[in-house]
Amino acid sequence: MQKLMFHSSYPNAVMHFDGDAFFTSVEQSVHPELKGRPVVTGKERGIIACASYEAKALGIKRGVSLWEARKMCPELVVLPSDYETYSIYSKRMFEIARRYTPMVEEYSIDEGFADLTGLRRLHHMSYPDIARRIQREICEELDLGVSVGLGLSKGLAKLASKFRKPLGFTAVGGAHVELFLQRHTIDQVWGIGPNSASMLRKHGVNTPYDFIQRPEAWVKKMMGKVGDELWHELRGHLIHPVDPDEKKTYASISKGKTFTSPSSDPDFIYAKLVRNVESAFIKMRRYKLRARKLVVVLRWQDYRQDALEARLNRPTASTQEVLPIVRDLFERLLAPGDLYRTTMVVLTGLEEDRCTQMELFEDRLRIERLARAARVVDQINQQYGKHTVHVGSSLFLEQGPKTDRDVPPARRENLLKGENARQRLRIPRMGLEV
DNA sequence: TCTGGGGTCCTAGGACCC
DNA sequence: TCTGGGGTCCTAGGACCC
Repeated sequence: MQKLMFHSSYPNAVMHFDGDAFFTSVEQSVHPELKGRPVVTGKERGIIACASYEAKALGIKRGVSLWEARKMCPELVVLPSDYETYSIYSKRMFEIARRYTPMVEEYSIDEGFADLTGLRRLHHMSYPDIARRIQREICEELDLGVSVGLGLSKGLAKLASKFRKPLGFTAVGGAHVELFLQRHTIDQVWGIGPNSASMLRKHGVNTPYDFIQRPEAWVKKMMGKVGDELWHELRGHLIHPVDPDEKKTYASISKGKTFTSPSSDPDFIYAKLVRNVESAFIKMRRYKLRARKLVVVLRWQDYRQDALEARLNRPTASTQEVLPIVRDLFERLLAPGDLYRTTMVVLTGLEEDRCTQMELFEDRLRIERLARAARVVDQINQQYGKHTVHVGSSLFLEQGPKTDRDVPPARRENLLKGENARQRLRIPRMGLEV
């Protein structure tokens, strides 16, 4: 059996910091009168996005419906999510970490990594002291709790920051890795989901320690590349370096929405879909991207779903240009009379929206007009609110769903056996009518 | 956790080419 | 027509994350 060997306590020092109940903590920081009270966010969706520790103490958790939470706690403070403010706090949190190193990765709105390796001399402090210092400055300046983990790799740092919460601080030096890993269950490891966890348990791997004791070849065979990388990370090898680059692009953009009560009204469902298409395209244009592929997804009341995909013959960022295709996909997909709960659109094959290569016979003027129109619409919506200017067919949204009393009985035979019969469709030429 | 919304990466298998 | 070997690209689906 191999022993883990380290020449110093921290051949590399990775810090993970994680906002404690971030959204509600920001709310309590902005509105001090909410401190000590049970607060949740997520009012806009009817389910709890984040619960303060006071609310958690009363048994209120993420994902619980609001009416259920109110039943458990009548004096619950329910707030809508205010992402703008959360983002400002988030930026400030990362800026504080960057006082000590430029190697800071913004992993998500409320958590990040910092690579402290080699900074002891510069700051005249040990690694744990640097990490504590960053933690203290965030807590004091932002009036916000964060939990911090320090370890030899991202995986270990992340496990450490979760170990004690809120306001936790856990540093795992090389000598303590094995002991530390024995104190966890395998499903607590970042990257091990329910599926891998149950597979591993069947093979007698119950803790991360059991995991790193298995031969590398076994892990590789059972879990492939991901498992192998995890094996190294938990042994303290820095496989995934801290990446300080700002994320500025997307591989895909999707927008989906579930209706509060399922509907079989084609106009209503289509209107919802178009609204998602508009939102997705707005986001795409904001990042100066265009799409080569578009997928329309409809989900039934019983959570099965089906999708159709169109490859665009020219990448585009114009909602108008793509709408006839969306209509077409929608009509092929919809089973009249069936009850649906969600529409979704996925934009993929994204690329930078540089000057478009025109095809020989395409109407250049019209395409440019469409692009200009889209920009103007974006500006208006930015100024006066999202969806101030929108596609006519989404007007149905204001009327609400029709009753589905006189629709034909459910029809499912166009579904293949598999739940996700994704079909492909090539559209020879995009509709350019406005 | 019977299911909200938005992402990423990996892999196996098919198509196509030499 | 079959056999052999090898490479690339793409897609669908799985698994996981916040």
